[in-house]
Amino acid sequence: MEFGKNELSERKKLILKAIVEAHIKLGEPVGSKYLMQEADIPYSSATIRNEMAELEELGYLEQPHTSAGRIPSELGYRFYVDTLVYQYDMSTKEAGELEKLLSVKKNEIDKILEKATQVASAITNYTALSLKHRPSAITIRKYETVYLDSFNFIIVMIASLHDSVKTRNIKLPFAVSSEMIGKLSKVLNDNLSGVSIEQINISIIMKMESELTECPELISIVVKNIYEAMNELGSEIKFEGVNRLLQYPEYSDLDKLQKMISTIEEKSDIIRAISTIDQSDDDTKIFIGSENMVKIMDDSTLIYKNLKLNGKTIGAIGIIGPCRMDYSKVLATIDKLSYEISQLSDIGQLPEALDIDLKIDGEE
Amino acid sequence: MEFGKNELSERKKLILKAIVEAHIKLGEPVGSKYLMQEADIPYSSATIRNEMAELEELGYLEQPHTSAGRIPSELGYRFYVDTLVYQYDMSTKEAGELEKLLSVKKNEIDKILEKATQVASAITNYTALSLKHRPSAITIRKYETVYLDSFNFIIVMIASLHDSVKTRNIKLPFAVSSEMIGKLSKVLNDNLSGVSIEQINISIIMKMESELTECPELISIVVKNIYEAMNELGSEIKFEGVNRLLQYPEYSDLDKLQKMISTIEEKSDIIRAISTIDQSDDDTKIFIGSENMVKIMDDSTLIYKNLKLNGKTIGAIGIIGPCRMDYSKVLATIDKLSYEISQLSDIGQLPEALDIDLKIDGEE
DNA sequence: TTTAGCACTCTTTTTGGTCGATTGCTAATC
DNA sequence: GATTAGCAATCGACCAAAAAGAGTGCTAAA
Repeated sequence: MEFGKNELSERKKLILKAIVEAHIKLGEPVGSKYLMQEADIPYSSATIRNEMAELEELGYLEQPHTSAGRIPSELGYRFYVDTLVYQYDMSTKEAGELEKLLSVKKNEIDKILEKATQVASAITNYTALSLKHRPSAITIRKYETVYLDSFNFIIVMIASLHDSVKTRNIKLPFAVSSEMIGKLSKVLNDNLSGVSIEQINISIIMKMESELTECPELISIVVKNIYEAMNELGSEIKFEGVNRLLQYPEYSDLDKLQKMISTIEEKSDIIRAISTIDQSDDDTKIFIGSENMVKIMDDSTLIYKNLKLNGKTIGAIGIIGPCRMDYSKVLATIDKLSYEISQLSDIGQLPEALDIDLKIDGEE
Repeated sequence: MEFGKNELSERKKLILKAIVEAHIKLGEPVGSKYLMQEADIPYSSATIRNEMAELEELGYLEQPHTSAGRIPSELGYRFYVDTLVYQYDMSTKEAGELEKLLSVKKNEIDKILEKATQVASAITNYTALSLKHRPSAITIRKYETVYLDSFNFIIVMIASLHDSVKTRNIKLPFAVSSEMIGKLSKVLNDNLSGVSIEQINISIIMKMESELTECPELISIVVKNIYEAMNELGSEIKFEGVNRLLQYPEYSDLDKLQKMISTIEEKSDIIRAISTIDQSDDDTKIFIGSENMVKIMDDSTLIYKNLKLNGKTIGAIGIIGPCRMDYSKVLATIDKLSYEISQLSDIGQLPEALDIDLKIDGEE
């Protein structure tokens, strides 16, 4: 062989690429005859067979059994993806779905992510996921309190990140006055604005207790709630189109499917796996088969990309499906989507807000 | 036959009950021999066969094919459920899960419902659902505004029903002052407190516009957002444990399963069906097979019960599974759960709030 | 009225064999 | 030396026939 161990001949590349694409399209092992006749490989089936045998030896292909054709190995998919210059033309319908995304009326991250997963799943026909970012990035920019009665009040927290809002209803074991709750909000704003979750420590808490001399007990109750809220504001993973998994024969094994759906419903495994990915990384990440850190997903592919808004990473979006995945389409969708979202902030909800009429019942 | 058409002999009842229970346990048609040997029916298989033939004639049993045993028909299940005095002893583990439910720290309906579905699904091992109530019942008891900058503010709405809170970030196409936003909150509280979604009409809107003379454009923008928020506050359906469906051979037909999961993900069909159920009804409702209003669920059973808190219906909880369902267990769980929730308000989060320490990092 | 027994029916499992697809190898050809 | 044609070998998919198994309905006896 005149090539180094990492270098495939052009003909091998051509054949490997054709095999991957044929397998993505058909979902079945690909044979030499098919490649010659249908995939326009300009060699005889025998030549192709020889090449396939070598590609198998090199680890790019696998043979389910002797009399079947070949399917790409993980290495084969990896090679294909790495050399893929993805060129996928969105149909007008698909472009339209992306348009709709732009019409999200809300400027909250949650809404953007939710819409984005819906669109991603609908366009690609795979299961989509979105991830909101880790709590360490979260700080509360403003606290507001709402007095309900002497035992109940609400605390409204506005996160530094794109004005996400979280509220907590707090029920007290003792009575407080409306003024006290008002003062509480000042103490919180003075001491906990812009403070991240790790920075909340006992000294800050004691300082606040000393500032709220009339009722220091309030502080510990409130701080606990704020802590929880910051956690909830911080990270969240959501899935859309889980049912689409069922379309693919790869998941027709009920036992596997059950495990897969459990894993998705359970979420924690996937969160853990994804959390290891660099938040600041701009590239689209592709995990094929066992490259995935979740065991159950070891014959699935996860494609994943961070989303930025106003230059900051607000979360991520991903697609889960069989290794045999329409990579071009998925990559194009993910990229387009993340680009559109990055552009979103300039437009905001301005046009929507201008377009208000009084016929409110015309909604939904 | 010495009995009226609606009256089964005791022996028939015994046999029918044994058949239903055996089928629930095994998931397969039950034969006369099994009933005699394993289910302790004190008659010979021939006698049992005769009774089974009559029960089939009466419509309580069905025979998938000649040489199979019998399975209960919908009527059979209905009979079983109607005569069922459900006596199900919760194991300590299950009771423990219910205990945990009590430890929900929050007093918001959403949290209670979420936890309740989780517990219900875990204990029964079927898919659980919860429903939050229809928007017509929702009014906003208090409005609060939070000024962010001259183009952005947040509106916080506290619903009359158990202080659920909803916030909306509003981005304006024109600048406003902090004072203006403060005044807006007064106008909203004066005019829209305690007003239900149907009662918002043009005359109220115009009245508010006249009261906010400095900037009447604000009103229509805000009202639209309030309208949307009230809708979102109003009703919501959630599912838990969808993957549990896969355990049951009834759903091993992939096509059916796909439709079922789609229906669940899609939600709207189920909401529509459930919406027809009387909100004030205290009984546990059981829809067996074609009694269900959702086509795709016509060989599933839906068990459903309204949840009350402080005497008011706050939502409902349900279980979805195959007709062959462990009715005793499910009914006991649903009833216990709804009872526990109805007791919840007295306890509230008081003990939790009292039990606060400063070691915040011990969480999760 | 109940039960034992048996023929009958229908599904499930097993078996055996054919068919078709694909490969690897060898020999011929370019 | 590279490519190709041809062919035997392999193995799963498919099908039909046979066997096994489960359960019933019916009849006759207890």
